[in-house]
Amino acid sequence: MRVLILPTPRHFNFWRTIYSHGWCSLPPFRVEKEHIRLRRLLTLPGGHVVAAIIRENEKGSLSIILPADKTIGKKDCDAIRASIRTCLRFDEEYSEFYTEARRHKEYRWIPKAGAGRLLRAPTVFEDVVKMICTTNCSWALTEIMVGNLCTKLGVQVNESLFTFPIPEAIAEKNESFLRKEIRSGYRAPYLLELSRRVAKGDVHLESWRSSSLPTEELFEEVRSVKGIGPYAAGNILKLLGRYDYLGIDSWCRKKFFEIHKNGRTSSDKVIERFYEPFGKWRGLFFWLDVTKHWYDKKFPF
DNA sequence: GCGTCCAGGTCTACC
DNA sequence: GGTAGACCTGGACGC
Repeated sequence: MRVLILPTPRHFNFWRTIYSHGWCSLPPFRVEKEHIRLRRLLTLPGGHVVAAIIRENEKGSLSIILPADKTIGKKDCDAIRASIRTCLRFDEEYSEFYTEARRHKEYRWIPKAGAGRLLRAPTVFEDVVKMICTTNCSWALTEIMVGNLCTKLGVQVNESLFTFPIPEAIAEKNESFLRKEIRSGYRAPYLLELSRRVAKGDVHLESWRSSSLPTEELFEEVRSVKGIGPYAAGNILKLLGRYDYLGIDSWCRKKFFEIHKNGRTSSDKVIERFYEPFGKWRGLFFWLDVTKHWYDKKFPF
């Protein structure tokens, strides 16, 4: 066993970040509730796969626990640290967001709780594929699709651990396989087209995280991927660190009207007007608003 | 066990 | 620009 220590930024809350949305329950993430830790499979630049366990220490740091493996060198350790920092959003600046939250009595809980960081995958490709798998279906079906992608197209590490597939692994399959084996239904051609474009180098999803494009233009670029509409694009932008879009889905819509309108439903324009004053942070205020109740429990799901 | 209906976002064709 | 219908699956429900 080998342990890397990773210092955490100010206002960082480990469990709120892990449970910021549903990604922690989709492989290759896995919450190990009995040990109060997160497991994540990481594919290193040389192709080597490592099962990392991330645990919170008592004060201001995390432990990344790796298997005893002499082939994991210093460069690999740096890559592992970088991956975890990326997933947990260590390099993003939230002080402006917290200042905005403190201005509103009903949102002062946010900086106190250290909420706001949304868990993401090491790669944009994984985030985008997973987001397509959340569209127009139940969460149970999303879990089935992502589970199948990993077990049938990922790299097997042990009996129950599989990596998320690389674009090439999906690209070399056909639509019928994705429909029948992955159970992705009509999303199959979307996943196939995206994977083939990424594998061929026609589209560079990873550059979205450092894009200098104005958010509206980046939104349109994300929307240009087949299968990604306003909901999916809005939520992908949140994982890219841009919170200007709400990314409303049926669950959030229902929750908003329960919280703010006594359950009386209305149009999405009402929701958009409600969060307009929060400017470029409105998507994050919206998400934290509708999920605030999750944190009444240590393990919300 | 089987058939029917519904919910869930996005795309395409049409107005 | 707005709208209707198709896409596909799992789950709920009735028989």
